[in-house]
Amino acid sequence: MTCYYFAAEKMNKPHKDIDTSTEEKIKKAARIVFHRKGFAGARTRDIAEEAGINLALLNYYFRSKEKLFDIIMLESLKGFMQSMTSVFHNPDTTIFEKVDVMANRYIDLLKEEPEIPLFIMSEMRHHPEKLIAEMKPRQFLMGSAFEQQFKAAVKTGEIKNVKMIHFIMNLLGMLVFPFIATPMLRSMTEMNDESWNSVLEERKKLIPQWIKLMFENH
Amino acid sequence: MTCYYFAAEKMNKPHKDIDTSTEEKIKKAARIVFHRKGFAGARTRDIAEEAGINLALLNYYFRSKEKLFDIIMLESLKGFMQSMTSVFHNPDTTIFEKVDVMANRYIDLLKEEPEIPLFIMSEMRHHPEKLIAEMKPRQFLMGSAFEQQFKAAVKTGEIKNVKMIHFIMNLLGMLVFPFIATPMLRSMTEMNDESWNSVLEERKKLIPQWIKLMFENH
DNA sequence: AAGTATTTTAAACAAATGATTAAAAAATAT
DNA sequence: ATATTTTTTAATCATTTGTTTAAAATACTT
Repeated sequence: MTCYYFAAEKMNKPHKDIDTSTEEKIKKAARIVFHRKGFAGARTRDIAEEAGINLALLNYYFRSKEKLFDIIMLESLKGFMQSMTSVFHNPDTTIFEKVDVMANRYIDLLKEEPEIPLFIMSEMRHHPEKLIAEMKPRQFLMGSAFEQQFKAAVKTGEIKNVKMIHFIMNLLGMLVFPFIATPMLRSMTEMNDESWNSVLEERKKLIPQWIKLMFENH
Repeated sequence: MTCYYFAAEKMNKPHKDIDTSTEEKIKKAARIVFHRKGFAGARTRDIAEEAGINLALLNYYFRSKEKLFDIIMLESLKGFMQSMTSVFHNPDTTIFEKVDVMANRYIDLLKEEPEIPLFIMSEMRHHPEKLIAEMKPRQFLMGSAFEQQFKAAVKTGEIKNVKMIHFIMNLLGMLVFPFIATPMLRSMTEMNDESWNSVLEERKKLIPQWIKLMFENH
């Protein structure tokens, strides 16, 4: 028992073909299976099969299902929150420019990995203690450029006097909900891949317009 | 082995204290545990403990975990879809009256059972074949009063010319997303129960206003 | 009250599943 | 080339978990 996770990073090895290494194959497979089935529904055997490796290698490289899950979850959470945080903390864009960037960036991101929001929300409900701390949700809004801009704009009457959380709920709701309710929404309207995709593309432009209409004072 | 589920309905028994019967105790517990942990995460022992009954009674009354789950899921799905369907098929209300009814009815419903949306969306992702058929999603919009009204209103220019699915996505997104992302949203803003509740109450009035601003032509 | 049917219980079973082991294979170092 | 270390494999273990069984307790019928 020599080479567990991070071992390769502690020693500085040649790191040949990192993307085809066994460790990376397992992580990639774990991402797919965990995203699709969640922690409880995913079996280590599913992951091993998806990765095309022997079951024992999972424990050899990552010690346990839970440790592997923690790594995948942390990465997913980072990917999901990071763009959001950087946008909201950027002082060089206006409120509505932020919305624009969010819409474009998030719809592209979620088209690549559509299961991420439901995965994160589910696991966050099932193990809140563990994940809420990891997410550092306080730093997301509190003291952000967005918060300051929002409060200022309410004061000047530029935008309507409603709680900031409504703004966030509406933006994220319109952005993320389609990816959470995909099976329901798609079967309701019997959309094929192409028209589903075009609806998502339309929303990149429409969501910023809608947000303006909702919150801007005219 | 005599009395499985439905047996009591086939024979017509006195049905004394139906709400405290063992069968009902199990269903109530199953609802709580399945909603909280999902099918894969829920153990029959959890349900038995929650119900305060012997583990074997679960199989005695419902044959299997899966059969019990199917019953709970069907009821949850009905509760979630039914109000929606009846609103959207009502020809006696305008589009925006429908939105108003939806907002009030759904926020009240989801305040009672906040885990339902995430539960349904998760399980629908994990077993789509099984659930999509059960949901009859085609009949939900297709041929509804809402569909006719929407198309007519677009033609007269009363509302903007955007696909109907955007309307549904936005309405449901704004309505349901707060209940899906509760842990994230609440920890972001550090709201206590009271202020969280008041935000939800505010949304009953605000969502209809927002929907008007988004889709009505001015 | 006795007999029968129903419900409940404790115990055990069987399959699934996360994890480990010890040996084989492959890679690396000397 | 040989020795050593690292990686991979097949088999097995130990626990968890859905389900069953057989007996005990309770309710119901006549």
